[in-house]
Amino acid sequence: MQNTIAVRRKQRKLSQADLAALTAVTRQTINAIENDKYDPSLSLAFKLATVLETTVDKLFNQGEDHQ
Amino acid sequence: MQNTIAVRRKQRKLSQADLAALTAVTRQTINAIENDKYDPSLSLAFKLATVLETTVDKLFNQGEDHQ
DNA sequence: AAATTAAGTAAAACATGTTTGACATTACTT
DNA sequence: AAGTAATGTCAAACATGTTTTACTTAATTT
Repeated sequence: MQNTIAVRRKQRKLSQADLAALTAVTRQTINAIENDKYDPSLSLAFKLATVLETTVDKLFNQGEDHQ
Repeated sequence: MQNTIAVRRKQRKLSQADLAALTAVTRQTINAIENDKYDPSLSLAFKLATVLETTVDKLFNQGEDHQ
C-alpha cells in the first residue's frame, strides 16, 4: 500500500517527529509507514488523515504493494 | 471504532461467510469486526469498502470506541 | 567546520489482527 | 418438529503493527 504522507507532511513543514507527536505514535512508526515498511493500523490511518487534513481514501493508494 | 458493515452487507443479502470469501478472510474475522471486537487492518478495510461499494471513510466512524 | 536537527535503520519486546478448529445458539426452511 | 444455514464465541497459534533503546548518516543552521 502506497501513501502520500511524506509529501503532505512536508507541505505543512512538519518533521516526522512532529507528525508522530500529533498522532501519538513514535517517530519510528511514521518513518516506517512513509517508507512502506508496513501499513498503519486503521485507527492510525484515520489520525494521520485528520492531522493532514485529508481522508483515508485520499491518503492511501489501494495497490497491493506492501513489501 | 464503529462501522456499518453489517447493515451494508445485509442490504446486499450477503452472509458473513460470503463477505469473508469476497475479502479473503475468515468468517470469524468478519464477525469480530462487525461486533467491534477489534478493527480490521487498513488493507482489509479497503477490501471491505470495495466489496461493499463505498469508501473507508464512509464505512467507519472515527470514534474512539474500541473496547 | 562544528553543532544541531532530521531521517534511516535494527533487534527485542510487546500489542493487536487473523487463522484454525471446534462447539453452541439463533433463525430459517422443509 | 426436524434439518439446515447463519451467527456467536473461545483458545491457541501465528502474523503484523508499535514501542523502546540505541546507533548511524544526511541535511540544515550557526
